[in-house]
Order: sequence, then C-alpha cells, then structure tokens
Amino acid sequence: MNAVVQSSFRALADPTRRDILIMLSDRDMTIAEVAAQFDMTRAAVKKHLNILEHGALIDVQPRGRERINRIHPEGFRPVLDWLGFFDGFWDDRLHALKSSIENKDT
Amino acid sequence: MNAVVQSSFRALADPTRRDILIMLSDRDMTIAEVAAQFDMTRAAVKKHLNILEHGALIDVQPRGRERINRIHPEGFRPVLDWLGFFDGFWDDRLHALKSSIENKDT
DNA sequence: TATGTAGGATACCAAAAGGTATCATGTCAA
DNA sequence: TTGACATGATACCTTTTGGTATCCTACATA
Repeated sequence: MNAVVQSSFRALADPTRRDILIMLSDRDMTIAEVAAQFDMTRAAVKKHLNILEHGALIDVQPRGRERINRIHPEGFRPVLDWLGFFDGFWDDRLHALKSSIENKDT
Repeated sequence: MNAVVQSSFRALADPTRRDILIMLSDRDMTIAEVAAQFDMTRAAVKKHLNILEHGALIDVQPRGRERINRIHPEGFRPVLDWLGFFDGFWDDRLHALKSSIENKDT
C-alpha cells in the first residue's frame, strides 16, 4: 500500500507527466500524439507514460498497432487518501474531492 | 505559479518527507526531534526539512536556539487545486453537486 | 509481399537527488 | 567565561532520474 502511494506521488512529481495528465483529461491519445506535444523524443515521452502507467494514473489499451493512453481516475485515490490524513488542517474542499473519487465505483 | 505547484509536488514525492509531514500533523517538532525518528543523519533530515519549507508545506519558527517545525496547511492548496483540475473526471454528478454547494455564498 | 509507420527496449550520458562527514555559528546554563 | 548543545552550511559520494541514440518488432496497407 505504501508502495502504491509512492508510485502515485512519484508519477505526479514531474511537470511533463502532470502536463500529460492534463492533456489526457481532454481526450485519449496515442503515444505519438502525446509525444508531438513536447520538445523531446518519443522514447522520453514513452518513459513518462510508463511511469504514469506504473502509478496507475493512466491505463493503456492496444488498438491495432497503436496504444491508446487514457486517464485512470481511480489511480488518484491513494494520493487523495494520503492527503486525507491531514483532515482538520484545512477546509472542506478536500473532502469534496475525496468523496467524489471514493464513490466513483461504488 | 507553476513553480509553486512543482515545489509542492516535489516536496511530497519523497517518502521520508511524507512521513515527516505525518509526524508534524501530530505535533510541532524541533529538527533534532524529527531526526531522532529516522535512521539517517540530522543533516539529511535537515535537507528534507529545507525542501518541505521551500514547498511551503511546513514553516519554521526559531525559538531560542531551537527551530520549531510545524505543518503549513495552506501549502497543500496548490496540490489540491491542481488535483481539482480532474474533478469532472471523477464523478460528474458529485462535481455538479459540489459546484452548487461551493457557489452557495457567491 | 514489401514498405512505411507505431511502438518496445536497451545502452549510454549528464544532472539532480539522497545521503554522509565535517566544520562553523549561535545560544543556553553553570 | 566556558562548555555543551541545537542548528547551519558545505564538500563529497552514490544512486536515481530525465533524456538521447539506436535498433528491433509488429502491424496496416499499397
């Protein structure tokens, strides 16, 4: 469980990866499509996608010879759960975020 | 602003730093007190505290020759705001409900 | 089939990160 | 004042990380 939290936070720690998540929140994309948005090689973007997938923040679905990368909302849960440890330190905004994700697949 | 988000997420990316935050959520602690909880040198812990302070997740107040480290709840705001970008993803119904509640007093 | 395109994988490199050792500074207390 | 203690700061080391270059595999299609 702690390893899950770590892989999630680690995935979120890089600005390129956070940008990828923002992009994927708009629409699903292939690796090439994601890579086209950055000034770095496809291989580098692929590594970021691997880390995001390992952190369960995205899932990857093969379609023909392509790979569709899509956001995986449940993967944010460990992060929100961890942040929930600080209940009482801030206002109700977190509670709203947290409950919305917790109830998603119930 | 993006730099603020980055320093927050970066500070949260290390398990030792997250453990420190959990400890400080229970009570304020000096550097030596924090360091006593870990199997590493005080200098290493101090580096972690510097990063947490830079990310505004803690604040540090001198008291005599000691330094009191305490949690800084507002520092989590950039993280929560960024995560809030995905609100619509997690559950549209709850998101609508949440928006209506949040706008109640506008 | 032949060819171009999407992706996988690995070796390699530079920079950043996490850690130690060490010494300097400031303050409490006798 | 003097000694002990809490902290600050820096040099140095090793591992991890983000990136490129390169080559390989798979699949769509002319």
